[in-house]
Amino acid sequence: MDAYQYIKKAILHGEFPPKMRLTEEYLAKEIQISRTPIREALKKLESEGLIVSLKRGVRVRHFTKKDILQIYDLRKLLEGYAAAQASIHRTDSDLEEMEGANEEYGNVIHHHFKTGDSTIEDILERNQRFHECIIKASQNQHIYSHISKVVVLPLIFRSFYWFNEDQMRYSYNVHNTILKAIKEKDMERARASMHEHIYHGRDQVLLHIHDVDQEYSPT
Amino acid sequence: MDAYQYIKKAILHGEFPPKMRLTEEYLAKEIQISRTPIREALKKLESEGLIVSLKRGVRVRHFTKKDILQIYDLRKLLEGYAAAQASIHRTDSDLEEMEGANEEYGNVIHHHFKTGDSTIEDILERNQRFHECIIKASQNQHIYSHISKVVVLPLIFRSFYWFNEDQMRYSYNVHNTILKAIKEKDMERARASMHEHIYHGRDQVLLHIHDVDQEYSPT
DNA sequence: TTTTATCAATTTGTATACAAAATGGCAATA
DNA sequence: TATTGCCATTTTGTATACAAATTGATAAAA
Repeated sequence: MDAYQYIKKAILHGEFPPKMRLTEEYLAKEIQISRTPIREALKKLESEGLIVSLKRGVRVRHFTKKDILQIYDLRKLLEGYAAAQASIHRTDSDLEEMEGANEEYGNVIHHHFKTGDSTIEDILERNQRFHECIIKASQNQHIYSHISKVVVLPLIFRSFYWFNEDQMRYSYNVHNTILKAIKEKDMERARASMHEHIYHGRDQVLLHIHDVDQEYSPT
Repeated sequence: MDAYQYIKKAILHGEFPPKMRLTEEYLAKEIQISRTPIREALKKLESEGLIVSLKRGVRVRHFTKKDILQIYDLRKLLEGYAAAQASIHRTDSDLEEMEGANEEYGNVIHHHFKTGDSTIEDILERNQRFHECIIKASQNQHIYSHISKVVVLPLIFRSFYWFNEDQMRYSYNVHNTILKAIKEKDMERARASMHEHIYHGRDQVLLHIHDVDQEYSPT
């Protein structure tokens, strides 16, 4: 899905900033492709909540503080449930996979700050991979289809770009706390530590919004 | 969205039964419309989980017992959260609306069984309306976009779920229990009664699937 | 017999033209 | 000046033609 990737990237990189109006024809010219695949891309982006459709054209979504609180509430709910289920259902190979994913996460963090040969994008990717491993281990495959709507916020607000090394290491350590609870089949601890982890991420996003009459945009 | 409604209805009414393969061209001829709107409809139906796409064409989804358990788990999570939040945030006008919706629900049930001038569709619609009122009162508008994926099961399996007057009256009474908890701002009771309500619905679906080598379809 | 290669048929993906709907501005009117 | 109605422009919705991909069957080769 090429047009989709292009537009999503442009939104996340701020080239199409919040509230910008986009028309199919404009995007078709921009991406050098016909309107048909553009339309499909827009439908998908709308279902992810990155754009809202108008009567003519669409608008890049801007998120209010209320949106952020509400979406993170849902993410907490879903990922907390995933962690709890994972603590019940995880197999040994699930455990290996989750631990491997978090080690990778730790590695790219290290490389990014020490040698500089890993990018923030690499870190983001490994982080996402870790969270996906937990969902996989939860044995409820239906969670996947809900997740895409609740994970866009840190991408849009690029909160990872504001993290220093200590904060990233902290996040790596919290992952290990979650893993330990899952490994020991401590369901409520798994849920609680995941909840706390998500709330912490939420607060990072909240820190970096600027407050203009109840409306907030990424910086 | 016309093609969408047509196909959805056909799936829910069993005219396109589970595992049936559908091609764009076939549907275009069937509905007397070009392939373009068909494609959009199929994308939407896929995102709701009613069909799965193949490399050529799509297939009407069939739900396994595992699917049913997993989807109802997520529904329990989302609607339980909605009820809990509603018990915190509900305004007086929210309360009126919810109570009104459930009275309507009780009325169409009565009419359906006594005078016969309400259809099962009417009942289903009022039930859905009641659940939507709770989400509205929860003050987390983002729940809506997740709900469509978790409410299809009782629709697909509806023929048996909704045929018994006692069951329906019971369901109406449970709604009132949920409402009472929300009215009294008893958050955990609101959540618990909603959880129980969803589980009860799940069990009705499970009762009426037939068990053929781990695969289940509506009868 | 089993496997592989090839080709025709089916079906989706993309481009494009035209129809239908929404918008904004301008002129006429109160 | 403010308001209404009309029309040109913009933009989406739909149909359709053609290109690309997938499939299944048939025939050739091991």
